[in-house]
Amino acid sequence: MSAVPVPDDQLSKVFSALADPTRRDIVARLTVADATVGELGAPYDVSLQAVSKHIKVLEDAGLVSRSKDAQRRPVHLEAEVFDLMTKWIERYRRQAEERYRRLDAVLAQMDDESAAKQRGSASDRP
Amino acid sequence: MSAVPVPDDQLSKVFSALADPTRRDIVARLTVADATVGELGAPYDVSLQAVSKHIKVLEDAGLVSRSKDAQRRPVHLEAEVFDLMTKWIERYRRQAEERYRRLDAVLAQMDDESAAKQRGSASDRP
DNA sequence: CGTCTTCTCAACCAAGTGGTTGACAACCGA
DNA sequence: TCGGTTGTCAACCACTTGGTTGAGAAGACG
Repeated sequence: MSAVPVPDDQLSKVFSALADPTRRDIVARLTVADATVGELGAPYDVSLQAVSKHIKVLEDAGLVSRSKDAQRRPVHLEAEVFDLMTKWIERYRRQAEERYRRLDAVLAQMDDESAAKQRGSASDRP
Repeated sequence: MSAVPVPDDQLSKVFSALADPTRRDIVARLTVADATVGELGAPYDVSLQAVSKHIKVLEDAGLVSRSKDAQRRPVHLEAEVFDLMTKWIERYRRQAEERYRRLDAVLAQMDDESAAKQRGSASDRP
């Protein structure tokens, strides 16, 4: 019942996927080279199944893809999805910075005016 | 190579906070202007308490801060935290792109060699 | 063929998340 | 001081999440 029906979009999945340190680490290592599930899981001291699940989350978010090589499933980083996040972040950061600039301008103007007029009207005593 | 336990750092909290569309929307609107809890919650058709919780999550992640104005608690965006994400993303994206460049080089070289030598060694027949 | 390797699927569990309602603190305004 | 506004805290609930174990599919290989 949300008035604004925002569906669970890819952006949510991407952020959610990267909210886990283990998955971030996996992504980091995939920037160096593709790797199998076993290789990726080796450092973490969790079951292979758990690693497989992590990779599935990354895959659902579009951050990685899996191919086939005999029994092996090499995992490959899909770096383009990073752009999705970058765009979102940059958009609102720019907007925020713009706002701060405006705020600074307003504050500067208020300062000017208070220096010029020096007088408030009625009740503004603490 | 981190065989060791990665603690739940701020980066995780930031990604996690932004994994929710409602919270992303709140952040987006805070780039326009500070707002009270009631104002922020108005569009969403959820209880005020739920909105308060969302804001707490954003606050724990360092994305917003709350001040006091009588009963009101104006929420303010702390845009610097965006840099944390941007840095992480850019770092690994750059690394990934670098890797793809190297991969291209390797593939080009393999292509050269196969054109020159034209021969694999033993068993590579399907 | 049988066996080992690599990985996924299914069922289960504890902890976390997002929502609810109810109580109430803090403050303004009459 | 009393009532209305604004927001938080606490308890509760359904659902998700990250982990587990067990079973087994799919290949390589002797």
